[in-house]
Amino acid sequence: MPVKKVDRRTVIKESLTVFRQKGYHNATMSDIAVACGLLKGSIYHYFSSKEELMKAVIQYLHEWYKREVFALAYDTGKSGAQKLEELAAISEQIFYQEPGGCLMANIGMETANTYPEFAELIKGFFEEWIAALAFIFEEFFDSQKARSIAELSVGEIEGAVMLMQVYQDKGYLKRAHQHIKQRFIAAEAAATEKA
Amino acid sequence: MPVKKVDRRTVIKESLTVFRQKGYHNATMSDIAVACGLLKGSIYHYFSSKEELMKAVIQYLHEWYKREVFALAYDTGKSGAQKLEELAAISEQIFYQEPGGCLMANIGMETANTYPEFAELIKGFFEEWIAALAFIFEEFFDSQKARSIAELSVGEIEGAVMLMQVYQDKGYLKRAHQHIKQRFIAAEAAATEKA
Amino acid sequence: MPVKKVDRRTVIKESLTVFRQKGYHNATMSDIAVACGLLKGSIYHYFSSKEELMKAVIQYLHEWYKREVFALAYDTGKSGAQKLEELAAISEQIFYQEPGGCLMANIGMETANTYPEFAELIKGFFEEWIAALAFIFEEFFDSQKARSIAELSVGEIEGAVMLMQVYQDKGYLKRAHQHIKQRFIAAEAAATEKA
Amino acid sequence: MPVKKVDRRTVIKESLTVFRQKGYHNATMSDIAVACGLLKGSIYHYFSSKEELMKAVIQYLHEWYKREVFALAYDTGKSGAQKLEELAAISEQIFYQEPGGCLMANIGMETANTYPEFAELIKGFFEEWIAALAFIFEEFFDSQKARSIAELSVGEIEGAVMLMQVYQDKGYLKRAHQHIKQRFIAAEAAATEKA
DNA sequence: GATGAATGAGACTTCATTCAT
DNA sequence: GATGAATGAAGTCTCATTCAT
Repeated sequence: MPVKKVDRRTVIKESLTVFRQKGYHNATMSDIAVACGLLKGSIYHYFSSKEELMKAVIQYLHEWYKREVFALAYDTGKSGAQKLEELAAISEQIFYQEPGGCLMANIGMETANTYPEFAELIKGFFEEWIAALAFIFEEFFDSQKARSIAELSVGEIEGAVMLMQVYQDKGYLKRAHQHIKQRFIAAEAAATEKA
Repeated sequence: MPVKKVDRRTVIKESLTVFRQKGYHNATMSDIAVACGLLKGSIYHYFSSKEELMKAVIQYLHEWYKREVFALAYDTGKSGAQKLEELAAISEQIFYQEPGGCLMANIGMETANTYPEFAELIKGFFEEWIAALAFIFEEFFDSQKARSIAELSVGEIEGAVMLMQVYQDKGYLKRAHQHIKQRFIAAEAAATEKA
Repeated sequence: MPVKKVDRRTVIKESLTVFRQKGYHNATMSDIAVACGLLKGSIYHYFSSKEELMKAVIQYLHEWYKREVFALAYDTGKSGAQKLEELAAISEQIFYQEPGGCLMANIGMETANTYPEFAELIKGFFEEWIAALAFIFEEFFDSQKARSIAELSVGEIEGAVMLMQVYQDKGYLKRAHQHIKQRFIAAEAAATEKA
Repeated sequence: MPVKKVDRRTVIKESLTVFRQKGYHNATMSDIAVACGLLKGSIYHYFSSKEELMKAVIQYLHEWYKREVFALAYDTGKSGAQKLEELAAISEQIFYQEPGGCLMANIGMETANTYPEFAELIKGFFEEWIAALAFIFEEFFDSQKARSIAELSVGEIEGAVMLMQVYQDKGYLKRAHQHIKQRFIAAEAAATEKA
């Protein structure tokens, strides 16, 4: 028998999948326990409540994105276009491989009006995402404009992910990414020309 | 006992508010009954289940948008810019006045993976929205490009509405609308110049 | 449109069918209303409660059997064997044509321990049935023995009807009837021989 | 709070009593929970639904009869008359001690037309009962005739139990048993005489 | 006489959570 | 650390019954 390594981290990772696919209220502690290979009651050794677990999942995912995704935006060795390319690639990889769309947006929309604590954490995630994109755009735009474009871009991606889920068609995300890149390239071209 | 007449339409409209704010799973039949001034069981006089009620709400909202919003796009007496202006105005009015964001996106993201019947209806809604915007963009773009821009625009609006909820900041939606209008005006200018 | 004649008697007759097939607790006033072509509330014009309706149905069926079935046993123009033959024929006709077995036994067994008022009425029915058969057997048996055989015979028929329902096989009832007739014929033969 | 351990078997046994006395539809999960000393929801720890519980009860009772009652029929150390005697004794003991009549017949008649899954299980019970009696009768009758007498006998017993309930008079069952024994003894005498 | 909207009690069931083992 | 039995509140839904129209 393979020794089941069930630790806090495992519970979080399995819960992440369950919450992303089923949403917060529709996911039961039982669903999560099954996903972890545990019994219902055992989850409470790691997390004092479903709410705490959800928060831990959001935080874990935020950290993960920070480290694995957003960090790319600050990589000094790459051009802005390259960075956007890589961000798009990793983003598509994530959303294509893991069914259920974007946990942050899903949970955010489901609970925005009723669980302010979740919204706060989710806001932190989007804040860093926007900041990362804004950093790239600042190469050719002033700080305010860069921020504005970053917000729009995040909106475009999330909107596309939503349509992707509703339509069961991956094209939306790809096209949103292309659009974002083109906008950057156009700005780059305009800046080069001017110089 | 005073016999209040609460008709089917009223139940749908009150449910719409409850579902938009609380989501599908977090909204209880009791919540809805209270909103309607009825008892829990009385809702079942008109709808055989919570699921049926949700579907009726989606359909009602779809019809409403068709009639009150999407129709504007086909109004022959107005310019494309004017139409976009009006669509933006009415859209903002809706999303600012009624708390909870966009029911279609909220419910869509909450249930996309678990309630295919909802997703199908919601898809129908987005389909008509996209078609309406595409119709406007066809003035200056070929059919395929117009469709693509329309999809992107809907994504931008929905992404903005999501950020609006998470950030509790109405600016996102306004800026998304402005962006969409500017894209149209730029295309218009380019077309005029060429001529 | 055929004018629907919905009177008390119709309600009783339709209810009879519903109760026989679904039992007392599993039959809803709605089921009955549908069977009558009425709406739920309208039944209450004729009967003050489900319980009253059930009692009326039992009484109606009792009267019907008395008039159409049990009376045969007292027909002076026929031999005992003939009477048993005819009773068997009509009994089979009823149980074969109308699905759901014997309402009296069904309701009796379902409610014997919880609705003494039903049991009392149902007892009245069986009392007359037993008396009718006993009357026939008294031709060749003393009163006590005749009663005893009659009780056994009714038990045989009802037991057979139960097995008929569980097995979905009509043979049980037929064989029970044959057995009852043979018993009579054997007694007849013994009596003739003795003389 | 004292944690009482109420195991699956106990739930089944308590439910059996409740179902026999109140019937399937009239017995509530609350009734059963009270009988078990549990709360309503706790029953679902062992059984996923009322229907599943009912089925488990039927199966449990079937097994019990098989082991404790029907097995007697195949006991090689006893004469047929002895076996019938013992079967009658144990049968009377059961039906006299435990109020509510025969669960198999009660539930069978209540649900035959609406719950085919129950009917199937109940049929299995009667099948083994009939087979057991037929085995005894095969001592003096050919296989087909023995089966036929066994069916009749089971019908007689069940019919008697029904009358016993309706009349609240235990005599019916006793007389049915006597009748069955006498039939066997008469056959035995006939066979002996012939030899 | 009939309707149908509403009631309110109560049915079955789910589920986050607790806790002795 | 893990289990699984139990809890209790709450959820969806049903249904006999009432009553204004």
